[in-house]
Amino acid sequence: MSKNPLKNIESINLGGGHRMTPQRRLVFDVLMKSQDHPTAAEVFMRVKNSMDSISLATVYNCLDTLVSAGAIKQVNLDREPSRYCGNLEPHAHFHCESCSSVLDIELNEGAEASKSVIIPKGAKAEKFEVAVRGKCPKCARQ
Amino acid sequence: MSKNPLKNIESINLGGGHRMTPQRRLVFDVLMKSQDHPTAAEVFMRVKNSMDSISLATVYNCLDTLVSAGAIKQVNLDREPSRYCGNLEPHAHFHCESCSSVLDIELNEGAEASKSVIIPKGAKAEKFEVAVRGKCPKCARQ
DNA sequence: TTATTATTTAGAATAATTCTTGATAAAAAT
DNA sequence: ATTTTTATCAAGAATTATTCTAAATAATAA
Repeated sequence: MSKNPLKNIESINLGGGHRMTPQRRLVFDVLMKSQDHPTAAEVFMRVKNSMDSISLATVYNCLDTLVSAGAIKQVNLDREPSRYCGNLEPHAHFHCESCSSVLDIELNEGAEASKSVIIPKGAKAEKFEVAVRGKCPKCARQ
Repeated sequence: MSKNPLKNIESINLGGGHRMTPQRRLVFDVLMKSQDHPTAAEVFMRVKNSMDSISLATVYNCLDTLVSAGAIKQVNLDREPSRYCGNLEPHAHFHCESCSSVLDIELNEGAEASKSVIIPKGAKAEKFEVAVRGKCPKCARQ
């Protein structure tokens, strides 16, 4: 289960006259049930189990809308397909170079990314991202 | 000028029987002269001034080889084209959401990314990346 | 000198994502 | 209730960064 306390999509305001639709709800639910960080194609496959008629383009649209609304996060690592994440708590990502899996990792307390970096004068920082690359426990063993 | 103390490609061992070629040297030189973080296509245009016959595929090949040799860094931000960076000092990147420019930013002392994060047991961390998104000084003004 | 290996090039292929268009549906206005 | 507006969906085409393929060239090793 996701650690995201915002489990109920009804409580999410998509904003800007955007409607809650069955497709968006399904995409959101799939992400809330996912512990891994599925790609759009993976979300598509999972959503198709409940709604066979949905298209990949719609999954992309829904993911974009949910990301804009702040209901989910988009995770971009290197040049691989974007992954999506239902965990809205502050955290970083560990990316396995062998199996391409992505793990949520915790930030040390007091080690806010915003404090680890010197923002240029006049710049407005909005998002901070910390990513670690290496081998996940499974792959490191072998 | 780049802050990279390794300005001379002669001192770089590409390893694995890889040769230093005019194309690789040119690509490297272009990066050393660049303060921005050019994409492969931008490197291609700049290199073409000195060597009109070079192909985009060769620029990609050269960039890959130089990255593998540790002579330059590849910077991947969101889903935009990869950018390349001649600054090998530890630093983070600021990515402007308006103009897509990328700025090197300094890490605060003692704020090593490796210490800000809790690595899962058994995992082997290899690279740490800190990225900030927002508006660069120019774009924030407007 | 011959054999091997690395490199370059042009263009084809790939793959993730976005765009286009027409159809559908919901909401707002009349 | 009917019309109008706006949002959404779906299928497939288009885009774009990147990688792959294959043939030619060049450097190195035997």
